[in-house]
Amino acid sequence: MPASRPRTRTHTRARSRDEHKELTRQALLRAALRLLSRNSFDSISLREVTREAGITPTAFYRHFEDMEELGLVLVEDSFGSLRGMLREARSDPAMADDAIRRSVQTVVNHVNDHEAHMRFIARERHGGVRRIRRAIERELELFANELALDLSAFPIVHGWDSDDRRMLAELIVEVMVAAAADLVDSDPATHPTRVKRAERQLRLVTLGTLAWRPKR
Amino acid sequence: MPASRPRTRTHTRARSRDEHKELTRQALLRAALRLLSRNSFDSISLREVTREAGITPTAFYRHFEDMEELGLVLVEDSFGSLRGMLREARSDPAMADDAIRRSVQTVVNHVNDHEAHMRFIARERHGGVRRIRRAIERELELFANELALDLSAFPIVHGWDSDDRRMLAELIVEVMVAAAADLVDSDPATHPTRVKRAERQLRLVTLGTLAWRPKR
DNA sequence: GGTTTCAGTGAACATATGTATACTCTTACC
DNA sequence: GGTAAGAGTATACATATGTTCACTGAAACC
Repeated sequence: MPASRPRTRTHTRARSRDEHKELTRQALLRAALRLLSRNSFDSISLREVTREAGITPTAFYRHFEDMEELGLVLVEDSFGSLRGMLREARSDPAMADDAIRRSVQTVVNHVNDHEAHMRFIARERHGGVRRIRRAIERELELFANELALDLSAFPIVHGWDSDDRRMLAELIVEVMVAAAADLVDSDPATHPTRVKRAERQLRLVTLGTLAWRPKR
Repeated sequence: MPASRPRTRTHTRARSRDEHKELTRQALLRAALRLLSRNSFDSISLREVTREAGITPTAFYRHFEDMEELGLVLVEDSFGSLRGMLREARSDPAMADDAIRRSVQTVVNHVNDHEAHMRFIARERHGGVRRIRRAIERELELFANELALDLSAFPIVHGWDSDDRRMLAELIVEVMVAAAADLVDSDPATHPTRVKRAERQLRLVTLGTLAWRPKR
């Protein structure tokens, strides 16, 4: 028999009870993502999600107040994994040279590993639910901010004011997102071509950067 | 009394009967566009559309077999007006210089005059209805093709192979679409800033074009 | 002028939705 | 070991949906 067990409420955090709750919560999120591969967010119903997750409609409310709340969590999750991946990629010392190919490859890998998440973002970025749109746009802004900061390290943009750097960062993010959206909605056989195109487009942008005059 | 009336069936094309039909058809399309400002296409119902248009649900079938068919017509209409506007802009001899600012302005004007159409395109480009996505993507490809052809006239891309020109054209279209999507979903007071950003991004692309080596 | 055509109506259907309420039964706590 | 908590259930509701069918009445045709 176990001699000691956590006694105070604060220490008894994750026990079997909470574990199971978290499990079906994740089941709901995954079920929603699965449905979102075929339909847009505001066309899938609470009941569909619970059906797909294998629970009763009313049990949904034990986890989320709303479908919208579920959607906002999906946004967080989608960007969470992506953010980690990019941060890791940036800290790679080999990143300095061949930054374009490596960055694109990072996004491609993420599309492969988290296809549903990326499709969700592409689909709902301009989708029919205001708060979800806003949440996604906010996350993309944060990305652009981080990227703009990182760009300072590159000699190419030396002397640029922060406004120009942001403009550049937003362009790059836009091209990346477009590439991802392109990939999740196309025949995998055509992916190599599409990836190369994105790389060339970013190379073109880089060349433009070299010629940019920071003055006004 | 009217002495003569068109007699043959072929000449009796547009009479009061067909006119009225066309009228309520347009009413249906406009109603759908209105609803699409707030929701995504696959979340609005046939009944909603007819309610908004002021007719009976069953009358819908006199005009479209399906909501999907209605959606495909919306895609055509949305691009129809845009295509005309751009063709006009390109034929303008003043276009040669200051092409960037004029192109962007053309898109901005179109966003102002056909906001609902542009929002529809932005929303459904990656939306939940396959055939509509495909239709929009096809239209955008046609745009890129036309643009790639037009670009040949600019000395900047002299000596480029058609593949590189297409890559460039697709980048430009992407930036334009992103700008439009940005405008239709933001506070009008912020529009000037956003327009300027798009212009600067296109200028950056142009600079990149100057430095691009057509070899390989 | 009489007949045909057909855009729009009205009622009915089977089925789906979000949510409220009262419940069960396992786990966590003292 | 007895009790409280709470994740998931079962039932029920008012309301919405797409589509059917038989209809009406005005315009179009001969």
